Amino acid sequence: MSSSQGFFFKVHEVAKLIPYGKVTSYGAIAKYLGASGSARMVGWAMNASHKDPGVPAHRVVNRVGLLSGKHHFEGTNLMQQLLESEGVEVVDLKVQDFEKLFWDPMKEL
DNA sequence: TGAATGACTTCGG
DNA sequence: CCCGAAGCCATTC
Repeated sequence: MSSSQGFFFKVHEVAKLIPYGKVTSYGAIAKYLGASGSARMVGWAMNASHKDPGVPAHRVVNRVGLLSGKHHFEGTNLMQQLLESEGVEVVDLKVQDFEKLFWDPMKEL
């Protein structure tokens, strides 16, 4: 319980810092946290974010802008709708102009 | 303790 | 960026 929150907490904090209408990748967050090799753990942390309101998990996608985690959201297209509601163009589960919308915590923070 | 899992990434073709 | 295979690492059973 408590011991595991460390990694999750940091991931949640970074996710909360993602600007509106922007997206980032698991690897970018992992690298920012100093766990570049634990990109998968970021995804795992996002899984825990489900109980942590305020964590925009829909803004976190894989390295190519693919909504790899959309299956973990309720419904069938909630994640895409959330992104589109923020002005992010999403086609076929992929973020369009990903390079433009990409928000790198290493670079911005 | 060891084996399996996963919301990823990188490399080669 | 598409496809397949290997690597990584914290968490779970």
